Amino acid sequence: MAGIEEVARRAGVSTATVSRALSGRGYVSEATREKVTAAAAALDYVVSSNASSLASGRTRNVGVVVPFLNHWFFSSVIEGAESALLRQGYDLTLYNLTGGGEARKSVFDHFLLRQRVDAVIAIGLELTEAEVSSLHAMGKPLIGVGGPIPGVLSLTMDDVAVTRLATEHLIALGHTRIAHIGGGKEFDLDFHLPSHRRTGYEDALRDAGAPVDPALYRPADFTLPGGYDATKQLLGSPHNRPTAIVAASDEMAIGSILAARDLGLSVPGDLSVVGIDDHQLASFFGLTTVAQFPIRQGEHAVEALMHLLEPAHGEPSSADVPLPYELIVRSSTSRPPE
Amino acid sequence: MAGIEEVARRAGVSTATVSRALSGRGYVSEATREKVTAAAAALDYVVSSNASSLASGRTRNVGVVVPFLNHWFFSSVIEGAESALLRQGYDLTLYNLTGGGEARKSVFDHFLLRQRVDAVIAIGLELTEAEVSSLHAMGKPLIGVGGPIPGVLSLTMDDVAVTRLATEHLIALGHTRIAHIGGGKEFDLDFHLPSHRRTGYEDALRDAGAPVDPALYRPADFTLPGGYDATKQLLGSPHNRPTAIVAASDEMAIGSILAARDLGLSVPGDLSVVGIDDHQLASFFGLTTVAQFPIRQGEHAVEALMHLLEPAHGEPSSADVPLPYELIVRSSTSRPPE
DNA sequence: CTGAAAGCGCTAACAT
DNA sequence: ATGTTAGCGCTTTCAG
Repeated sequence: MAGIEEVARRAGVSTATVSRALSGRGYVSEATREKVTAAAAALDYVVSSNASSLASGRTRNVGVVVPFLNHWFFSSVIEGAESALLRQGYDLTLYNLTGGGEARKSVFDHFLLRQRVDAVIAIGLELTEAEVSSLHAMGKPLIGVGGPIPGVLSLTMDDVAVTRLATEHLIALGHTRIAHIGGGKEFDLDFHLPSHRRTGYEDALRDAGAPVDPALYRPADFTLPGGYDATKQLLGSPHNRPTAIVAASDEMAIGSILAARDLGLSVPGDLSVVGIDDHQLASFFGLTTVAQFPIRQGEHAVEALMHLLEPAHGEPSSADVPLPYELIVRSSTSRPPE
Repeated sequence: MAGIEEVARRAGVSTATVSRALSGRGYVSEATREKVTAAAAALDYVVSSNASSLASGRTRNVGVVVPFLNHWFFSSVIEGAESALLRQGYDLTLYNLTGGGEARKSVFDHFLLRQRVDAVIAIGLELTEAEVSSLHAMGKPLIGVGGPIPGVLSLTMDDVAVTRLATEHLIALGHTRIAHIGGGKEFDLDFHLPSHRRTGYEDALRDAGAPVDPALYRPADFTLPGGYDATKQLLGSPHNRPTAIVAASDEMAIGSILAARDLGLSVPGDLSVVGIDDHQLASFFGLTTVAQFPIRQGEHAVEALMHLLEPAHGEPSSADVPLPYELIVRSSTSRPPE
């Protein structure tokens, strides 16, 4: 464990110069920089991040807070964020709030505030005003992914537009009885994602002059089994059944496909299904979907943070960034049956 | 941002006493402890983890290294580890090695060694000797989950026994033509998990006096589509087809079920399927499986670490800990067709 | 462009 | 049981 002093001695300079040479802050001549780098390498020197943080006030560490880990979307965003942070020389410390209220309070009080992190990325989480303002009071940048947080720079998909696009795809194919499987009320707490998606669906229908039939809406829990059950309900009545389903997530959409099969209906012959996400399994099931790109969302979040954290990265944009999405047509959608 | 000094002043004691009272190390009278706690609370004081780490040499932070994030097993272990660490007042910093060689080197050289972590948990990863010894040289405890690392305390399932159990379940039901979908060679690098599982399958067969037919083995990639394809191959030949399949993971087993359906075979009427994992989707598909408990594995790992890190937790056990597993019988297995 | 020196905020001997 | 004091290893003014 060589220290900065040894490096300084070996390079024949002061510790201050070593610090400047290695961190890139302040003027150092090219020649000394090389000497220092060589000495550091020879000694396997790595700065002690604690000493560095204590002296500089920067930790080069960002906290990432998620409500679940065990879910495609969250782990993908984390993956993107982690690799982007690594490239910038930052660490990622993970806080999972699955535990509930107690864990949540403890995370905010004792961990995030402990000067452990330079900034926080909140994924798919609605923070309370108190949480937001305590972070801001400490000067910690906060950035949201997957939903707008009031007063906070957020990366968010236009959820209304996304389901609208999915629904319009179906309408363009000739469907008029289009059902929607959305999220239940319990998922509406964070960002009203289910409401937004439902709104997009209804907007598309209205614009096309098609009726919005409340019987064609079913809430579910974003899981495959949830989509399966909802679909069975939707298709159960022999009369007037929908010819297409827009599901608010791919997992639910896959549940729809399986339910249709179990009822002896063919997809897309008897029923068209479109999802939202472009989940890993979507292509296996031939699912038409509107892709969101969670890995890139994580990377975006980090880029935005770097603008806030490192002046060299240029001016931060203060406006919320709309995230890209894209309709991917596979084999689960076609014209409605005659 | 109140500092320790203000707390000391307010409580009418020295900073050393505040430190002792708050950290629990060293003697403090009950009365002063209360005074200090009250003062700290009143000032919203939280220790600066950097200063604390610098002075004490302990970071209360553990590094968790994984090869993937986007996978049920890994995110579950992390979830278990995270909540256990939180309870102990530790942070978890996450290192994802998906990026490949470059990222891996950078993680070990610049992050883990930067005195950022007190210990490392490696999940499903085979570390090189150099990696292991550099950690040990720094006095960082290392503990493996999901596979044995030579010279390192590891939590590992008995993979041979697990597939043996799955296979014996099928044999007990009367099956004799039992196929196995294992992992391909490319997955054998880390811990030879595929080989072990295959061995358990073959052992069970031999013990029962059933023939081991190489034609009944198929490698796949642990994914649902991989299991699907492998199963189609296995069931393709009209003669002498297996009546049961042991898949080395639930995702592959679910692929098997879907493949069987697509071929017009009923599960379990024509084909019994058993998986390994007890994945979230297993119960939806009625999949009989051998459960492993990744969340608990993460918790176990943390407990083991605490024994190494905090003397108060008692003696560390130096032997590798065998992880529990359990056969869960659902509706994908039954007696073979007549 | 480089060096000297004063901390960053806390912990751990060592005294008492 | 509590206070005193000397660092932990680096960064950053401030001089030069």
